[in-house]
This record gives sequence, structure tokens and C-alpha cells, in this order.
Amino acid sequence: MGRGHMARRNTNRRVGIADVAEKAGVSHATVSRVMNGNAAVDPGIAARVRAAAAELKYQPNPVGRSLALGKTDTIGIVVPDLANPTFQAILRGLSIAAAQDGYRVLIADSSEVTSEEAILAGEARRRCDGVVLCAPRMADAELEELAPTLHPLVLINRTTIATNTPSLSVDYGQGIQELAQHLVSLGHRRLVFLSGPEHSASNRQRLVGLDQFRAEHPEIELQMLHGGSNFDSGHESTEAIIASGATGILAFNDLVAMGLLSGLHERGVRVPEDISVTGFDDIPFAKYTTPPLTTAAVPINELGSLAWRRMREQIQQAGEATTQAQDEFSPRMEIRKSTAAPALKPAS
Amino acid sequence: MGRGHMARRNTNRRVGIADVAEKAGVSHATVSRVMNGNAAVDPGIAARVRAAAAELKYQPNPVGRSLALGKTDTIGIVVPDLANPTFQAILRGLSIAAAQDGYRVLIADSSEVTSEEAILAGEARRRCDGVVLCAPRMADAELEELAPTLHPLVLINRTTIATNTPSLSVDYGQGIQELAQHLVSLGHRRLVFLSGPEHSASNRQRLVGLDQFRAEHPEIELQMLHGGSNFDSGHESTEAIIASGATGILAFNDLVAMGLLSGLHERGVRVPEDISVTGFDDIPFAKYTTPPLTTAAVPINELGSLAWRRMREQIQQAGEATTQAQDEFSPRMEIRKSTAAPALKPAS
DNA sequence: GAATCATGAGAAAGCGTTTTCTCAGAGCGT
DNA sequence: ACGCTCTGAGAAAACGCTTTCTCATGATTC
Repeated sequence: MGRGHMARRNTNRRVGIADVAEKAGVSHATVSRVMNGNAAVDPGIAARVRAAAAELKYQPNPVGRSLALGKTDTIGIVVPDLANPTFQAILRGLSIAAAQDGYRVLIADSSEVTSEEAILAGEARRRCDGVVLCAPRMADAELEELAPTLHPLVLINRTTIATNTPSLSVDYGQGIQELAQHLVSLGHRRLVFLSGPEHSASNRQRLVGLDQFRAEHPEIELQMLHGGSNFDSGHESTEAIIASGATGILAFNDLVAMGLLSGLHERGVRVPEDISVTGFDDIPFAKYTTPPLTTAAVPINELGSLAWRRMREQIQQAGEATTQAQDEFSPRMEIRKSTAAPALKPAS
Repeated sequence: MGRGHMARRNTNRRVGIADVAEKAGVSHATVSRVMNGNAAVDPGIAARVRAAAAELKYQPNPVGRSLALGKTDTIGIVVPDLANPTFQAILRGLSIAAAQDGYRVLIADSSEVTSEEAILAGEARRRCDGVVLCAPRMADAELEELAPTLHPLVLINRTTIATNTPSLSVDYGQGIQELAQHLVSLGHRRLVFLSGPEHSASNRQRLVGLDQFRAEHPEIELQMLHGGSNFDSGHESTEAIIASGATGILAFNDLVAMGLLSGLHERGVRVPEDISVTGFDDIPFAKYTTPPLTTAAVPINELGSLAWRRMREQIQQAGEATTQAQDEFSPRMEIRKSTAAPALKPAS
């Protein structure tokens, strides 16, 4: 009674290596050896051990293994918002790919609280063998400071000067230019970019791309409208969009575009007859909106699995500090029914 | 050189409790005490330790802690398919709620491979302090056998006779009846249920509910059509639906309904003028389809956070084996624009 | 047939914590 | 001033495993 430890031992305890050893009449060490196939063990003894293990349904305790081996067979992923289909897809791709190699993934959702991201990432890193970091709004300086402490690390849509950190990014600048170009070639002359979160790195990239677009197309009117990154912000922008008088709308992403689509529909504005709308990302739902959404497809499933591949490379060549690949994906335009030639000449 | 261990020790190693102890001129034990605030420590010494810890940026190794404490502050969740918005929402709710209490979640996606679920769940359980299990197609017998080995366990949409396992479930039978009732009250006389995966427990519940509905409404024609649980299967059923001659369609879930909506649109069938369609679940996208989808809303966000609450209760009262709550949610009908009175009398 | 080697199993030392056990020294009462 | 309790810190055991080290046994070689 006084010995809490002993009490727990007798009642609760799961079967451990010691039980198997005892049952097989060998030492812990031998059990470990046959379980891991590391050193040569007499076939007869090995069989005895395996039989004992099977009978007791012995499964090695992963925490014990982790401590001894210095690895957890787990990687962490930190995302700003698990409600966002893009991150869901990345998580899924990552999880499935990692599982194939016997790794699990631990998730950390920062709920868009930028200041938590570094802490979450650090904590995840301590529990895991590596971290995949999606932190679109983290300040560059903070990222630079954080990245080296997280290695092995894979960055999504961010880069760092730390040359041993692979990063996966999407060329949002090019994608948004292509979409704008597409609208122009359809005959649109007045465009609006419904921008995303102010500090988002990918939003900045889109803005840079649009600057370039403007330089190449001085004749096109391109307004900027502040928005967010989800349904509701797209929906809320409906009035402003209508008021803008533009006929071609570049939404920050598919979510915003869908919110806008819904808002326009409620107001009786027809898409694409009255206004053309484009999204970005090509989330699975994009082809099922009405009308199906023209968008820039980023290979979100691949992103997750490639993130794992890059992570695995780092884990395997532990400590060799080679410089890592920087993968950049070019979005592929997916022209659907939400864009068309404007009904009438813009009233400029 | 011969001593790989020492080599690693000098170069790689993260700062451990021993380093802090040395720097502060105290023992490991004291550092541990200060870090955890467990026993009384002389304020002066405590300050010295804290200073040393801060200077070295010491963070306790979670694996070591886990081994000593016998807990990992992590729970696992196994889902059949992370691409399904329902499970995404549960995962998200769970993750956020758990994070609030300092717990992380480890994910295991069985990719619909039923035979893997038990293994994944077992492995997750060994790594974690508990498991949330979503296994809609696992055979009852297998579940009964598995459940006791997983405790603490929370079941989603399944129940077990093991009285110490809380379960969260949705009354799909009632929900589908309400939807059918809704269609009937609009004037529909020929209905189709586009069913889900054959072995899905929730699909069986819907079928039971519909049997009851049939008994109460012998005058209504209700056909069954086999389908799946995702977009594509809804889309693929388009022709069969049209051929059925029914005017009211009960889709297995929102995904299927959306696929169907898209298929009907392509074929020029108007919703709801020609055919009314209902979904199930009320995933976030359901209110943004065109037309917005009439569906039975299940509180998917709450489901995740409640799952955590039930899990926490079990973790806290470790070993008391009290009988656990069985929560059942009644879906709330969400009438939108995808259902309306049929245009003309059915041709029966 | 004795010396050398390979084989393979057990003992023990880690891995990084927490927690019990033990004991030195301070504080108190008489 | 002596013995008692009490506080608090260090030593050591424990958590469950892997792996090195050590050494016995039997096989091999000259």
C-alpha cells in the first residue's frame, strides 16, 4: 500500500520485455535482439523467444525504444488553420506518405496565432524527429532565428537562408499573373484583386506578381480590395466587389472565391455573365461549385508527400549538412466556367 | 573515435538536465524539482537553477519525461479517410480542445483499409495516453475485442458493450427520416436513397431509419440505389438517379449530394425545380453549393471537442472504471434551396 | 592435444527524466 | 547543551528499451 510503484506494477502494467525474457528463460538483451533481428541468436532460442512474445502478445513500448534509440518515428506538422482545405490536403499527403515508411504525424494547429507558432514548432520538434512548418505569417526575422533550431525541418511556402533547410513553395506570383492574363484575354479591362491576410507571405507574392502584371498591362485597371482567406471574408466583400464596377475578380484563394460566388448569387449577379471570378489552389470543391471555378491548381496532394520525401532525406543523412533542394511548383491554370468574356464593353 | 557515443555526445547533444545541474552547481534531482515545482526548494537555489536553465535554454526532453511519468500527453485518433470533411472537422475540434489542456494529437489514417484499423489503433494507443477511434466499417466482433485493449478510448459513431467506453454518436436514423419527411411534406412521392458504403455502421442506421419511414408511409415509393461516400460516387450516380424517375433524392452525405448536384447540373436537370436533393452532415461547404444544400446538420465541431472532454475524463479518473457517458446527437434539419415542391405530379 | 577463434548469451551501462530514499544540518524545546 | 523534529538537497532507483562489453562454450587449426 505504501509503495505506489509496486501497486501499480502488479495491477496495471502492460507486458514488458522482462516478462518475455522470464517466460522464455533468457535475458532482456536476448529478447531485444530477436525482436529487432540485430545480432545473431541461436535459432532455437529465437523461436522460444518469439513464441513467448506471441503468447504474451508482447509489443515493445515505443517510449522506451525512443529513449534508447534517440528517435521517435514521428514527425510534427504545424499549420495555421486546420479548417483550411489546403492545409488539410498537405496534412493528409504528409500523413499517408510518412505512414508508408512507418512514421506517424503529430499535429499542431496554431489557430492563426502567429506568436504561438514558434513555441508550437519547438515543442513539436522536441517530441518528434523533424518538423514540417507552415507559417505563412511569421516574420522573416523570426523564421530565420527559428529554422536552425528545428532541423530537420521542411518549410512550406517559406524560404530561409539556412541552406540546409528544404522548402516547398508555390509560385503564387506567376499563378496570379496567369489568371489576370486569362481574364484580360477574355476581354476584361477592369479587374479587382481581393487580397488575403496582410502579412501572409503568399499574399505578398501575389502582389508582386500583380505589380509585374500592371507593368506589362498599363491599359488595364486593377484595383486592390482587402479581404481575408476564408469563405466569410469572400462573402463579406460582395458589396464592395459590385461597387467596384470591375468585371474580372481575382480572389485570394478558392475559399474566398466561393464565398464571393455565394454572395453574388444572392444579389442576383450572374457568374460568369456579369462578373468573372477566379480562385487559387484548386481545392477539391472548386470543380463542384456552380459554376465550376476557374482557378490556379497547386498540387496540394503532392505537396504533402514531397514534404515527407524531403524530410526523410534529411533524417536518413543525419548530420551531413548537405544543402537541400528548394522545390518550387508552378500552378497550372484550370479554366472552368466561372470566367467568360464580359457581356458588355466596360464603361470606361 | 572508437567511442561513437562520446563523439555524438560532444557534438550533437541537446542540453539536458545534467548540464543545467552542473551549471547551477546542484544535482539533477534539484533541477527536476525546480522545473516541476514539486518539492520545496530553497528560493536562492531555485533562482540559480532557473537562471542556468534560462541561459542554456534548457527544455526538458519529453521522451525522458514520458518514460518516467508513464504518460505522453498525446492522444491518437484513427480515421478512415482524412479527405472526408467530417473527419477533418472532428480532428480539428479534437486537436484544438486537446491543445487547450496541453495535449497533442497523433493521427493515423487507415485509408479506408478496414483490416489496418485495429493495428493502427493499437500502435497509436501504445504511443499515446488514449485513442479516439472512428472506424465505421469495422466488424462489431472485432470492435468488441479491440475496445478493451485500447482503454482509454472514445468511440465515434460506434458503440460497444464495454461499459467503460464513452461513445459519441449521431442519430442518423432519425435524421434521414426527418429529411424524407421533409421531402414528402413538400409533395414528393417518389424518393431515392443513394446509399453509402455497404458495411458502414452509419449507413445501416440510415437504412433502419428508412425502414421505419416506409412503415409509416406505405404510400411513398422509396428506392434504394447503391453508392459510395464521396463526390465521385455521387457524380457517377447521376444517370441512375435520372433514370429512377424519382423527384426527391436522399444522398448518403453532403459529399455525395454535391457530386450529384454537379452531375445533374451538367445534364441540365434543374435543382430543385426538377429534382430535390438532400445531403447529410452539413459540412462547411454545404451552404455554399448552388443551390445551397438542404441537409441534416450534425455538430461536427462539437463532436471533436466533446471527444476530448470524454477522453480527459477518463485520463483523469485513471483506473476507476466508472461507466461512461454515451452521447447521442440528434441532427438538426437545415432547410436550404436544394429542396422544393416537385414541379409536376409524379407520373405514377 | 593444446592454443586460437568464432559464436552467442548474459551483465551492465546507457538514453533523460522523475521520485523515492537517505541523510546532513538547522531550528526548536526543555 | 542535548536530543528531537523538520527542512531540503544529493544519491540512487526506476521507467522500458537497445547496445556495448564481457566472458563462457564449443569449433578450428597446427
